[in-house]
Amino acid sequence: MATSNPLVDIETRQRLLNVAAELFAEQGFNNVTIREICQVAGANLAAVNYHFRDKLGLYKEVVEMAAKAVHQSKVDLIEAAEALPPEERLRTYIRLLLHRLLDPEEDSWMDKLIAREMIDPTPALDLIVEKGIKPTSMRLGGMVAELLNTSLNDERVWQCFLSIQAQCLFYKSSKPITARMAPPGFKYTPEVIDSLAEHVYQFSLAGIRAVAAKPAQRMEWQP
Amino acid sequence: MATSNPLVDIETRQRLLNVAAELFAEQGFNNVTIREICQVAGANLAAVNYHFRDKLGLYKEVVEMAAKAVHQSKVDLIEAAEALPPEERLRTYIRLLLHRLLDPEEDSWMDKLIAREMIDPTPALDLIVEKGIKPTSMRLGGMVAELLNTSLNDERVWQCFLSIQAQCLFYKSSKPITARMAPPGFKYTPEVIDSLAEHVYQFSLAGIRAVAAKPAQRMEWQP
DNA sequence: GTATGATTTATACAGTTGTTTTAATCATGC
DNA sequence: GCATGATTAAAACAACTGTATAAATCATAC
Repeated sequence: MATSNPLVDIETRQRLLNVAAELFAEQGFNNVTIREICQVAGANLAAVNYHFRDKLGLYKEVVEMAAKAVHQSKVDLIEAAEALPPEERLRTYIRLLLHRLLDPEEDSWMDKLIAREMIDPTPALDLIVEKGIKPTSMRLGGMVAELLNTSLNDERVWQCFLSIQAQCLFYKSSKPITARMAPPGFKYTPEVIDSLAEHVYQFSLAGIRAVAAKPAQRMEWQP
Repeated sequence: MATSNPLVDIETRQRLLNVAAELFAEQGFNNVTIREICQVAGANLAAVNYHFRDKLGLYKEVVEMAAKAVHQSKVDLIEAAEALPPEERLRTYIRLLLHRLLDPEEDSWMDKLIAREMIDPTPALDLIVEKGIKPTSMRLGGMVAELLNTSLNDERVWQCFLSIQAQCLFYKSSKPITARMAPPGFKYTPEVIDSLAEHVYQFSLAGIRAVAAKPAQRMEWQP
């Protein structure tokens, strides 16, 4: 029988987590029913109650998965660019990030889930910030600080980093708008994404250099 | 009686629209109940059915309001910057837009509603794009085209425009994250917003000038 | 094989929601 | 005043949802 095949029969608990992650990301917490999750996961309606106590318990575990996945994807990006000289490091970071965000092949359920948490924050957002974002923020800031030739407690570092991050993430979140304004057959092919990345890189590098020419802005606060 | 005072007793229909706009923006279509809307608006539960046929009918009219409001706010921005020289025009545009987005005094219900439509697009998004965004896109593109010293069918215009727009809108959408990473007492005071705007302006102007030094990229498509 | 605990199943329940219906109330013109 | 149409009010309905319960089934150790 099928249940004897460990490749097909992942534990119910894990199947529920995977399905829930996908559905919560795609439709949002309130627009997903326990019945839908269980049906897609091939589990009984009571499975959520049994394995996670209630719907919110399931959601919390999904968010923990998301926080870990976000952290890991950031570490991957950092390490892929680490060995390069500063300018190339920035260029590579932007290119890889944009591919992860825009490539239709990638399923970025965690990005969608975070986008939802940003519109309707729940206590789960704290977890995402603490475990998914903060741990890598110093290394990401360092990438910009080196180009600015300054230290991490210079406010300009974070302003420039946000300007870069903003451009990349905006292309993803504005997809529904751009799809309605672009020519009919438009798609985010790897080539299109590359050329977009090149623009963001050139634009941002010039921005950084302009900011580098201005005096430092010491922050009186340590994160 | 109160119903005789035209200042207090706006027509039920209009009161419903105003309350619904606020609630839909704040909580999303599915998380607002007709009962809640009617209660806040001081109307009977059946009022939505009577005036708008059903919940979706009410939402559609709210979206029409939003599209008009978005268009108007863009026209206001454009006209406020129009008379200035190109660089100052960009600087003013960025500063005013950021104030509208970040100032806690401003209630930007239409921005929130659009942000929700971007995550969960409904047919209503078409209306927002057609009536709220497209009509002013040429004038906004022109602002950048002049700085690039090129024409509107140069791809670089829209790449640069998006880079600017991305920075401004990102500061708003990422509020829940930055609030959790900023120092405890942090607030978007007018002074903070001004300094942010100055950064975005300097960063973007340098970006535009760097892009202007590269060859034009003709688009084969007319919007 | 059989006892025991883990897991799954089927079903029921109570609360909420959008919608509809029917009656009551109001405003207006005569 | 009164008839008429517009608006508001109160109540009910059916569908859906999260949760809980108790029985059935399974896996495992002995």
